[in-house]
Amino acid sequence: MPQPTSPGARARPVRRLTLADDVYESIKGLVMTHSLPPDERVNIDALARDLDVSPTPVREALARLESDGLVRKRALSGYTTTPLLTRAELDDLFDMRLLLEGEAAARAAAHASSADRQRIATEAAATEGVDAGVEYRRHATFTALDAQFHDLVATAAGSPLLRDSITRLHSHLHLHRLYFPAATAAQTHAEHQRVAAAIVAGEPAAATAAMRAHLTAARERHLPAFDR
Amino acid sequence: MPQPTSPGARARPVRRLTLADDVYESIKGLVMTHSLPPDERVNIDALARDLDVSPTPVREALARLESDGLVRKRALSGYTTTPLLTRAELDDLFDMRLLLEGEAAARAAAHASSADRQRIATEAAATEGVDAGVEYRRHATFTALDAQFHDLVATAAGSPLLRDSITRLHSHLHLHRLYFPAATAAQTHAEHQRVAAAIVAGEPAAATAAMRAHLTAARERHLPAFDR
DNA sequence: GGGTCATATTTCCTATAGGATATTTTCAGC
DNA sequence: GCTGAAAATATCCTATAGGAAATATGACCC
Repeated sequence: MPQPTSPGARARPVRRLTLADDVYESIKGLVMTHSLPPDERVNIDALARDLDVSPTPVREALARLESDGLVRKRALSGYTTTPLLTRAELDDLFDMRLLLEGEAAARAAAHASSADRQRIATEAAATEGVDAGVEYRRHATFTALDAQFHDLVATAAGSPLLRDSITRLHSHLHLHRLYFPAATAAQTHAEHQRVAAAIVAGEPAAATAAMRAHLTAARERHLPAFDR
Repeated sequence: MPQPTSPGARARPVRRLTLADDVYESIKGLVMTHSLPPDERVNIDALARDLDVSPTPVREALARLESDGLVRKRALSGYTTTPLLTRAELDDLFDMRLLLEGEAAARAAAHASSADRQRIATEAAATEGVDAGVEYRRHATFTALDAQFHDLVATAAGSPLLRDSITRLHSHLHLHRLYFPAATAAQTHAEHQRVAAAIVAGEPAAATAAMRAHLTAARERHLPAFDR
């Protein structure tokens, strides 16, 4: 017989968010960390059991993830995680980042608030001592800091649509990078510093150039992944 | 007792697509045509009854539409159609279009296939005689042709990510334009022709300039909507 | 007459059940 | 030993039911 509401009598505090939102974040995390490997079938029922919810919110979350491009849905065969990026797709991704984030850097330099400039400078400095620590943990920390720096710049540009587009792009990148953590934190840190300096100084052209140089170098750092 | 499969004994041919996909397209159409007015609550059950399906696929479709930005979800109060664009949001939208579609025009001019160039030229010519016909029908036709032209250019640019971003932007625009059909087809047609000519001629700089001029003029044509 | 509180209704949200289809496994035949 | 088909399994997809919260309505008090 179906128990009324509480499966397992779990404590249910006042939830401010929908269950589907939590599930969305959970699954997104699983995809990002490759706990759900790329190009693999996603069993809805199993996922629902693991997360201890019914299939309905899982299905709802997967629909959103499909719009984000993290999973695909085939006609009557269920959902599949997006396969790893090909060389062409990685190039396309970085072309887009050059266009969008270059523009974002210019706008941030042109008319960001002083508070935003402060935050960007602080964040760029934060990646300093990341080299210490355990390798696995180090990489996760570095990735998070990198993402946050780029998001700060995108936000400071003052265009909601531009920020959304950049954020969406970053999701795709994470699908690639985790398998090949080749980036050296020191070099990235130096490049971020140059971008931050140009933004703080209020020089749009220099900010764009620095950001583009950073992204071009980052793309180079990703390429060895295809040589194995 | 629940009838096995057919509610109402409706003929159900072999469906190649998911029911949720059909529902998604249906609801998207309702939002685009303002059959679901902007900034209004969306009743899931009522929508399910109207479309003659169960609430589950409706819920799934709404989740995808939320990612597209056509509806919003508030914590425990259900879905709401996105409100009409403000002046600032319209400016932001056109800034993004200038950036993305300007780039798309350049890339299309640089390395589109001859088949793509042919299609673009044909489509640009197609808007010629749209002025005839009933007003309501005329506007719908014009909007569709305009969207198709821009999509062709975006596709010819050869970047899947760029095309996706542009398509996403167009959805937002439709949220505004339908209420104020001010665009004159003749002028739009002339501007499209100039863009197409530059692409066919293979002149990236000219293509970008023509596209940006077109979009700048289009933005001007939308502005009177805010003066009433 | 306006504001506030309690009640009633509507609506959302989650869980479960069952039919239809794709996929896998098994077995027979070559 | 391999290819093909057929059966069995697993999974998806849709529909329905019921509890919980938010909103709307009405009465009461100031």
